[in-house]
Amino acid sequence: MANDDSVRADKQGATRRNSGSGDVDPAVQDPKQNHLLHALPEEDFARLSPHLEPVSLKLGEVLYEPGVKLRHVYFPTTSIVSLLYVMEDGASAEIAVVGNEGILGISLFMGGETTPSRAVVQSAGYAFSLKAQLLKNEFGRFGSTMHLLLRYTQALITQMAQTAVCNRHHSLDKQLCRWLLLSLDRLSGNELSMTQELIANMLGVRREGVTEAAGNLQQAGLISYRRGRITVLDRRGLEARACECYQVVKTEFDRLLPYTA
Amino acid sequence: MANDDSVRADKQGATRRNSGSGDVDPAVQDPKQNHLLHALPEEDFARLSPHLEPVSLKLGEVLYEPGVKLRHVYFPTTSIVSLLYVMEDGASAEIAVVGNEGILGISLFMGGETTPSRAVVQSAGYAFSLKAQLLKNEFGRFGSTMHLLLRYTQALITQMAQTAVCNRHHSLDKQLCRWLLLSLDRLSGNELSMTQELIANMLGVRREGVTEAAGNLQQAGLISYRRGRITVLDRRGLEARACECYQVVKTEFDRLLPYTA
DNA sequence: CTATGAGTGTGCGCTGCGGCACATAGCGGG
DNA sequence: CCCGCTATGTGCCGCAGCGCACACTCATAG
Repeated sequence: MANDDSVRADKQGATRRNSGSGDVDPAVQDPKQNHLLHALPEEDFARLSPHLEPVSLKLGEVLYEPGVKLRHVYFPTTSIVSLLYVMEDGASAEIAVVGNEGILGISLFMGGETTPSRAVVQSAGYAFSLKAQLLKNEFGRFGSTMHLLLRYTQALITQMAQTAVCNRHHSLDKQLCRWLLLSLDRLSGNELSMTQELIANMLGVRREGVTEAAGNLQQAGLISYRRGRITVLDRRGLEARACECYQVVKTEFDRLLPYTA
Repeated sequence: MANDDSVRADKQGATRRNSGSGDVDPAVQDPKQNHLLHALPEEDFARLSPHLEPVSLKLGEVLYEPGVKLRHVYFPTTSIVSLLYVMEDGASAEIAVVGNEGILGISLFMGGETTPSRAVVQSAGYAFSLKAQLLKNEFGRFGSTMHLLLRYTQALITQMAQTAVCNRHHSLDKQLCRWLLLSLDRLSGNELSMTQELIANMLGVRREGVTEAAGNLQQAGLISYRRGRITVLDRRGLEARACECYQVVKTEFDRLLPYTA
C-alpha cells in the first residue's frame, strides 16, 4: 500500500530513450515502481533486472487461464490485475487483487505451476514480465528474495481470507468501499477507470446493485462517478464507511511488507 | 484427502503404553497419519521425528489467537482445526479447515509469524506439535521439505479462494455439503461430531439456517442427524449436491499433494 | 428416574439482493 | 452535429437468509 495523498500523475515525465526490444517505452517505466522489486536485495535485483521486460497490459487482458502453466510472472507497476474465479455457469468473483505491491504467478514458486483461477487486467497500465524459469532459478538460490516472496504471499492470503469474510457478512455498500480502497492503494492518483459492470463482475454481484451502492457513495459526497470514471473525493470517508476487512488487509500488508516510500 | 469409505473408528484400540512425557498415549498415534509428515523425505522426517510431541486437542480449544506469535506448529492426525476470522462484532466465518492433510502455523514459515485469524479445534482428536524454531531450522535447510510445505500452502490458498466464491454465490444447502465433505475428507469414518450451532459459526450463518439445510439433506437420505452426531449415508449424493467448489478444492489438493494412501 | 439444559425444530415478518425489463444519458465516430 | 452504442438509472417481483420468539426432546447428572 502506498500513496495516501500523493497525487502525482502516473508517469513521471522522463526523457524518452527506447531500448528497442519491449513493446513499451521503458524510459517511462522503472521496475522499482513495483514494491517487491524495489524491496529486493540489490544483488538479487541486479541479477534479475536485465531480464525484466516492460509490457503494457490492456483492460480485460487475460494473463493466466486456470490450469495453464505459466511462462512468465508479472510485476505490475501502474496496472491492476484481479485474480478471478469463473464458475461453471459463467458467474465470477474476484478472489484477490494484485497491483504494484505484488507479483502475479505465485503458483510458480509455490510449486503448483497453475491455479484454478484466472488473472484478468482490471485496470490498464504497465508491468514488468520475467521468464518463469528465471524466477525459479532465483528462488532456487533462496535467501531474502524467497523470504520476501513468501511474506508477500502471506499478505495475499490475508486478502483472500478477508474476501471470504466480507462476502459472507458485509453489505454491498461496504464491500464497494473496500474494493475501491484496495484498488486505489495500488494506483497513483485518486481516479479509477472502471465501469459499474466491471466492478459488478469483480464483486460477483449484479450491475444494478453497484449502480445503487455507487449512488449512495456519491450522494454521501465520497466519490464522484461519471461514465467509467470514478474520482475519490473523500478517502477518509470511504475508509470510515468500509467494513473492517479493508483495514485488516492493509494492516497486514504494511506489517509484512514494510517497504514504504 | 483420503478415506473414501474406510469406516474404522477414530481410535484403533491399541495397547496402552505410556512413554511418560506427552499428555497422550503415543502408542495410538503415528505421526505418519498426518499426510505432510508422511510425505516428508525420510531423512528430514528422521530429523524432526524425535521432536514431534503428540497432543490431544479438545473441541473448541484455541491453538492460535490473531496476532499472537506462534510457539508451535501442529500436524493434526485425527483432529480438525478451523481457521476462523472473528469480526469486531463477534460474528465469525471459517476461512479454511486443516486436518490430517496439513499443518497449522504456515505463517511461521511464510515469514509473518502471526495472522489475523484464529485457529479453533473443530473436531476433537490428536495432533503432533513441533517447536516453532525447529520447523524454521528445517525450513532454513530448504530442500524438498520446503517445497512440500509450499505446495500445501498453495492448496490451502485454493481452499480459501473457493470459500470466498462459495460465500458469494452458493446456497446454504450447497455450502453445507461442501463443508461436510471437506470435514469428512479429514477424518476417518463417516461420522462427524458437530452441533448445528458450531457448523453455523463456521459457515457464518444462522443456526436455524443449518437446521433447515441439514433437514433437507436428511430428507434426501444423504445424512442422518441426531443431536450433535452426523452420519454420512451417501457420500456420492453429497458430492453431487455440493457446488463445484468442493471438487475444485479436492482436485487441487490431490494435484498438489499426491501422497495418497 | 426425573430435572435441567443443551441441541434442535418451526413460524413469522423483514430486508438485501437476484432476475428482468426498460428508460435515459454521455461519448465518440462519421 | 447527429447517430448509435455503451454506460447508467429505475422499477417490480421473488426469494434466501436474518432476527426473534418459542416449542420440543434427547442425554446425562444427581
